[in-house]
Amino acid sequence: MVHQSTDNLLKEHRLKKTKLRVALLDCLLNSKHAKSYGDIKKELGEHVDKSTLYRNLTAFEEAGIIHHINDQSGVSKYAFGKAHAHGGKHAHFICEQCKTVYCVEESTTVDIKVPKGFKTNEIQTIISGTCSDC
Amino acid sequence: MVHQSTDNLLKEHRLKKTKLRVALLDCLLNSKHAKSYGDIKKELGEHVDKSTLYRNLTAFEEAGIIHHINDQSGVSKYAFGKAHAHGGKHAHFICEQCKTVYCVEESTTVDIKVPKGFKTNEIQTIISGTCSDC
DNA sequence: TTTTAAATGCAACCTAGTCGCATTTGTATT
DNA sequence: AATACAAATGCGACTAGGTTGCATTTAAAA
Repeated sequence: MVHQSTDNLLKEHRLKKTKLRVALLDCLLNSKHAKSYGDIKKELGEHVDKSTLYRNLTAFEEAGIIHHINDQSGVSKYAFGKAHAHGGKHAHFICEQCKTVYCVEESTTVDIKVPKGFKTNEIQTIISGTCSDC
Repeated sequence: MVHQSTDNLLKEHRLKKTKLRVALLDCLLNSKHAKSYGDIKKELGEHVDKSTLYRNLTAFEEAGIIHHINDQSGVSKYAFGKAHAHGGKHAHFICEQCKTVYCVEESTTVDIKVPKGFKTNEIQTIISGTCSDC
């Protein structure tokens, strides 16, 4: 379950196999960090259609193959892996220097009290600091 | 220290007093939740200039009077109060229904282990769920 | 009152992201 | 292999958030 082929991933979720989808999955699967639309476009080539790319990102996310995070700058970054479900187990690290977003394993259970009348569904943790490359 | 006048706030930070600034501070000070650019513009009136508004939001943020948060939708929301400094004490609650962002007090110390070579500066917690109005 | 740095208003611009629609393509079925 | 249909693509137009340069105005210190 650690390393699935893109073909299988697509089949499993009944998504048609297209060049773009395979390239996009590869691009996200082989990455240590989350990528923005701009990052992806640079990597896949300028000819890639914007709406098609976004539609595929959405499709993958709905299928639970990838998830996205918003850093403080406001741009969404996409990464392989399911979003944190109830009590989810991964947090995000944002490097203040290079703005790179990494998915990290959360080692501590976070428990936060919310005001009366508020119901918690999920807790997301964003850690900022300096990454190992900076 | 609980309720400062807008006049004092501006003076303290050596910011000139203008109609817009007073209105903007009022707008954020008297709010239980964080507001987006769109929210603020609706509240202050359509005539308000976009760049002036943004420049003031930036100025207030740099002065430490307000802070901003990015919800998962990618839009920044601004709220009264300092940003979480080292080990900061407040988290954010985002209502999945109405998308409203509230600042809440964090009751538990969060401690997350990051990979080797990574240095943590601050930890931000985003709780999503249902707010008391929904 | 004069002066000056700071704030404003405006226009132009950039980027992310969405939507409708005509065309093409992957794949299941015969 | 030919067909058929839903799904995916490409394109263009659009919206919204946010930034920047520049000329003009204004708050407030001298």
